Amino acid sequence: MVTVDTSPEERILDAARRCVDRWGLSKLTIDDVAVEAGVSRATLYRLFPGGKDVLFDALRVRELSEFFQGMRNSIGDVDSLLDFAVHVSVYATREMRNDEHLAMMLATEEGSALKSLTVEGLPRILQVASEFITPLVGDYIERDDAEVFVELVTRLVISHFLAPSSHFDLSDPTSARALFAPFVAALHHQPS
Amino acid sequence: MVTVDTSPEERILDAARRCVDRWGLSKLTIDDVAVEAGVSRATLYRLFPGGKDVLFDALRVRELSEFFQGMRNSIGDVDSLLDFAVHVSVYATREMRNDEHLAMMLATEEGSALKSLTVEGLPRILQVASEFITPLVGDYIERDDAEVFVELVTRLVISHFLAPSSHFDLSDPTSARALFAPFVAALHHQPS
DNA sequence: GACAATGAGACAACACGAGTCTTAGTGTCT
DNA sequence: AGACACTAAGACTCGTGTTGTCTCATTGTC
Repeated sequence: MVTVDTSPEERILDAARRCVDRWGLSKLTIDDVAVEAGVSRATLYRLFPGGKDVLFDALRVRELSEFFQGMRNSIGDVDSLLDFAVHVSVYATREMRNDEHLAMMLATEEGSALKSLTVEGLPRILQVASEFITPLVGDYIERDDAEVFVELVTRLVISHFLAPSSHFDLSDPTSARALFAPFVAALHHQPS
Repeated sequence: MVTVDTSPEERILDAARRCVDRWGLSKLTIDDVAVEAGVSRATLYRLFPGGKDVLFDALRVRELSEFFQGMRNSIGDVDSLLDFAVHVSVYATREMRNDEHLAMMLATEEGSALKSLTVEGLPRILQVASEFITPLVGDYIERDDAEVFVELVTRLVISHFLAPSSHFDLSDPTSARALFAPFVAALHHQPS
């Protein structure tokens, strides 16, 4: 009846994802997730001690990883730091704009959705972004500068997604290039 | 800011409908509806004294009315009781199968969805069906028989929607005709 | 048979929504 | 200006559902 083709943790996270899709973050009980995953509540607490918070944190981390994994895979051959920033910006912006789940969250649970993109969630996003992306720009600049630059791009992408600028459309390569070019130039010219 | 283009009752019912679409019946608070309708909870209770039950009852009644209104409008020229039953059956079955909201309810809240189609909701459905449909068959049979017949068709349509038969597909006119023909014949031959 | 992992369920503590009521604010009449 | 109707906002109690922890029976594996 219950076929176990993945680890219990993965099944629970998948179930949590489906439940959030259906009911949103605010209206969701641990029971829902347990039932959806075909698992007892006791097991869920055993695997995710701490309950809702821990479970959702794990879910967000996984989704962030998937997001950046997809981004990394989409990166073909870029031959400059600016090209790189443009590619990242365009990819991320388009993905976010096409994400139905994200759109629904912003429409029906604006408060928590915004939190997870800004005050509360941004540190985690920046951390994961740094892990995934920083190594890829090692060819062009040194590590410390890379982290700073990745963070800058990430912040600008999120900011422009939440509140589009009338001057830059970060889903458009030409426009993104115009925005990021000065920063790249600055990085290459300041010695320290 | 708050444009009032319909009556408060209608706005609240519209809001309730949207909330149910988003969150389902089980996860829904009066607060959600009040906020969505741009109305305070006190006002909602004033217009729908009795709260949740009364509000949802009103919503269901309205949707049922809309459903049968559409059905009535779709009825062109039928020239026999059997034609009539076939048309109703095909229309209702197809509408139900294409109703996203209904599908979602059956998928995620099977319990309450089934209740509203059977034990609890069926009486209301039969009542509304009788109000809308019975007058239309007055040409063919007398009133008492009409109510019986409408109820029979309604029950069979719902039953076959919930558990499709391998012998009859009530969305198919030929198949529906085969199912209902005997009953029409019986009605016409029994004197009492 | 021992062992680890799980499902089922009991349990108290708690959070949250339901429903009622009071108060203050707004707009419309005369 | 004052009487009136209506409503938003919020305090309040009460009941239900959720949470998190726990115990125990069951299952399957070595």
